[in-house]
Order: sequence, then structure tokens, then C-alpha cells
Amino acid sequence: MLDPNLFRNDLDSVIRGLASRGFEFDRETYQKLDSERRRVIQEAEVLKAERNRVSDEVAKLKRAKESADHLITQQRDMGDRLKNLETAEKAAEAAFKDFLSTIPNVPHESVPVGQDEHGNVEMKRWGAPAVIEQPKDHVELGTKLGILDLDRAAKMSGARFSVLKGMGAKLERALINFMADRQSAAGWAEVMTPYMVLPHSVYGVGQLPKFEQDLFKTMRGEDTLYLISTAEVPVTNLYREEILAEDQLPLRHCAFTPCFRSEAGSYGKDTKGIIRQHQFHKVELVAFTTPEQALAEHEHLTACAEAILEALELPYRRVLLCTGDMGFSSRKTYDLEVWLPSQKTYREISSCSWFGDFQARRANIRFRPKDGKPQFLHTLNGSGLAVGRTWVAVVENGQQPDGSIRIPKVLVPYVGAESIG
RNA sequence: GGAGAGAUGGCCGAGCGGUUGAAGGCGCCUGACUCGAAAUCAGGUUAUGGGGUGACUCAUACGGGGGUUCGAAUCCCUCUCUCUCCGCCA
Repeated sequence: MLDPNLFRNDLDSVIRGLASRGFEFDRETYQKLDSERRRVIQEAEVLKAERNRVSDEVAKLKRAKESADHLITQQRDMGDRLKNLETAEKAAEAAFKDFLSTIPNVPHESVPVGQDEHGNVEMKRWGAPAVIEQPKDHVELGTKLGILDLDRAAKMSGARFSVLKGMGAKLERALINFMADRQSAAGWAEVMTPYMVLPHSVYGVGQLPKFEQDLFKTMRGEDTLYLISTAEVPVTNLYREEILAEDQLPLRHCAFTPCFRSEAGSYGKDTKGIIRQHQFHKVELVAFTTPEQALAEHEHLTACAEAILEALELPYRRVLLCTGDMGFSSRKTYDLEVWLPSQKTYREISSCSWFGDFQARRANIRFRPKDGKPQFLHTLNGSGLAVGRTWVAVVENGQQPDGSIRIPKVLVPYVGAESIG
């Protein structure tokens, strides 16, 4: 959520920023809701002040053992009048908040303006894609080696699920352990979290109320729990409603979790293979910082994700997303894209975002500066990395003419073999 | 699943219808003492929202929601969570 003061102090620049990402800010509705809210608050507070004054009078009289009956009679209907006003106040506050919570974050000034992915800017490339004659894709390679079984996955769960077998399952586990080991060694304190969360946690990171259709929802009686779409959700919410000390920042966590996404609206996209699944594994990096630390932390976090790709000898590039291609909550996002020989292109394998205080405001996460009042901190996160897509990249980039897969050196101790097949 | 206890400020912990935004302690800040530090002493130290250029002022908040009352941290209902004991269980 954006800071209401931003609207009050610098409405025009906010509107311009939002427009750059293709969001049209409804100025009229905003002003109507804001003035209504303030009107009701003031009305209620005048009445409450009056009630408090009279109650004090009553207290004084009673202590002096005098009669206060005339005041009490006079105040009889105060309760009802106030109750009505309080209801109106709550409604006005809620309407205002609902309006604000559907407004996306304002892009940072360093973000290029653009409508969609064509406006993204490539920042760097690392590694030269190997020359492979007639490269096979991971489905063909995996199926032949008996390490991937999509047909049987479909039998039990339908489309967009997979079964990994033998060395395929072991490779998945190896990647998870390698990534979690590396990131925790790099200073990202590991956490294991719930995979089901309450609605307010999803709201806190900005995926509710607008993106419910992307999530799996479960019911327990009347209560809703969502399956997490990313570890960002539980890890960011670790400190909801808390005030952290400034010297705790930057606070860095990594978390391995499965991720669940309904992929509504992506019918026909990446239907082949395990690039886009309803369930996949990810090692996520999440950072909490002061506003001053945030931009440097964004670079650091991205570098930590890149380090995994480099250790795995996977060619990749870093892309700075333009205003029109960024997620709802983000101020600035780098995507890391890995080379896939079968597609002869780079595909997203990590997304590293800085959210400013947008999520912190929604989840009410603050820090106490050395001298001064508590203020909202900044949050950042990025994949380090998406495990399923890394599995694909290792298999496709490591493929040999005989159909076997060469395992990257750093992974050999984890896999227990130098090649598969 | 059964029985009971509890939830108060950054932390611990009193209060159980009206001078309590909240005793006392810890922590933290300022000052005194000191060459400096520790100890000691004195003072200060919640957050959010409204109004005001400002000093300031008003409102709200004692797990969440609802109720009783002129007035609720205090009484009633309800939900959530935590703890103890019993049962069941990976």
C-alpha cells in the first residue's frame, strides 16, 4: 500500500508514476473517499470529546458524594448516537483503505518506462551457451533417461504436475540442498515455514485482494487458508505487526518451500514440460532493510541469486524490467534468465524485487531508528533459485550427444555421480 | 477430543467500573558526581489518527470482535492464540 501522505503532498508525481506502469489513478474517487473519511472522523471526535467531558464531571460529582443524575439523564442517548457515528467512521476508513489497497506501487526513477516485456533492458550476460547439435528438450531427455514421468503425474493430478524418478528426484533434492547451503553460508539465515497461510498474510505482500485467482485456496470449516505461491508470503510475514531494532537490519532470510500456483489465464503457455507447474520448489531470499540500505541490498540479493547460476555453470542474463512488466508490489525488479538450448532463448529463473515500504505498510512491519519514531522498513526478495527450472537448465545444458547428462562440478557431491545416464 | 489457566507498553509485571496512557522493575536517553568508566542520584522515555505554519490540541488503543454503562484494561458474550493435565497420534 502506498503512503497516504504521498497523495496529499505530491499527488501529481504519484499519478505520473502510476501512469508509467499503465495504471490510471482515479483522482475523483480518491478525493471523495478521503474527504468523506475526514469529515466522519471529525464529527465523531467532537462527540467523543463531549462525552468524555461529561463523564469526568460525573466522576467528580460522585467523588464529592453529590448527585450526578441530571448529567446522566442528559447523556442517555449519547451511546446510540456515537455507535452510529462509529459505524460510519469504520465504513469510511474501510472504503478508503480498500481503494488504496488496489493501487500498485510507484516505479523507482531508475526503471525504464515501457508497456510490456519488450521495454525491458538487458543489463548483462554471463557464460557462453554451449554449441549443441540438434539439442533435445528436458522432456525428451528426462523421459528417455527414466527420470521424468509426466504421463503418470497427469493420471493422479492432471496437467501441470510432474513425477521425478531415480536420479531425477535426486537431482531435484541435490539442487535444493546446494542452494540452501550456499545461501545460508552467504549470510541468509534459513527458515522453514508453513506452506498454508491466512488471508491477511497474502494481503501483506500484495497478492490480495487483486490476484486471488492465481492462488490455491483451501477451506477448513468457515476459515480460509491459501497455499503459498512463494516463500515470500510466509517469510515476509514473519515480522508482521513487529518493530525491529535498526541494528538488526539488514535482516536476511532464505527459505526452501514448495510453491503452488493456479496458473489461471496461462492456458496454452508452456504446456510442454515442467517449466510452468502448479507445484514447484524454490529457494527464496528475503531481506528487510532501512530505506537507505534498500537499493544496495537489491544489488546484493540479485548477485547472490546469480552466484548460484554461475556455480552451476549455467549461462544467463540479467534483465531490468520496465514499468509495464513489473509486479503489482514492486518498485524495481531484475529478472535472471537462464539459457535453454531447446528453446534457443533465455527463460526466467529468478525475479529479484525491491518493494520499498509497500509491503511493510500492508503487513505493518517497522523498525526503530537509533533516534526517532518507528517507521516502515523496506522489503526485498528474489528467487535463489526456482528449483524446477534449474533442473530443466541443468538437464538441457548438460546434455551429451549420447543422451546422458553431465552434472556440474559443485553438484557432484550432492548428486553422488558425475553424470546421469 | 476432555478439564483447567492465561493474553496489559521495547521486555517483565501490577491493576479488576471514574484523577490509569496505564504502578513497580528492566532496558534506553539526558543531566549530576568522575580524569574516564562502573555504581549511585535526579529527570525523561507508547503508538496510531484528526485539527493547527507552529508551541500545541483532540480522539483512539490493555489479544480480535460484540454487549452492559453517563463512563470499561476492569463486568458479560464470542472468536483466536498460548500454557498445564488427561486421551489419541506421525
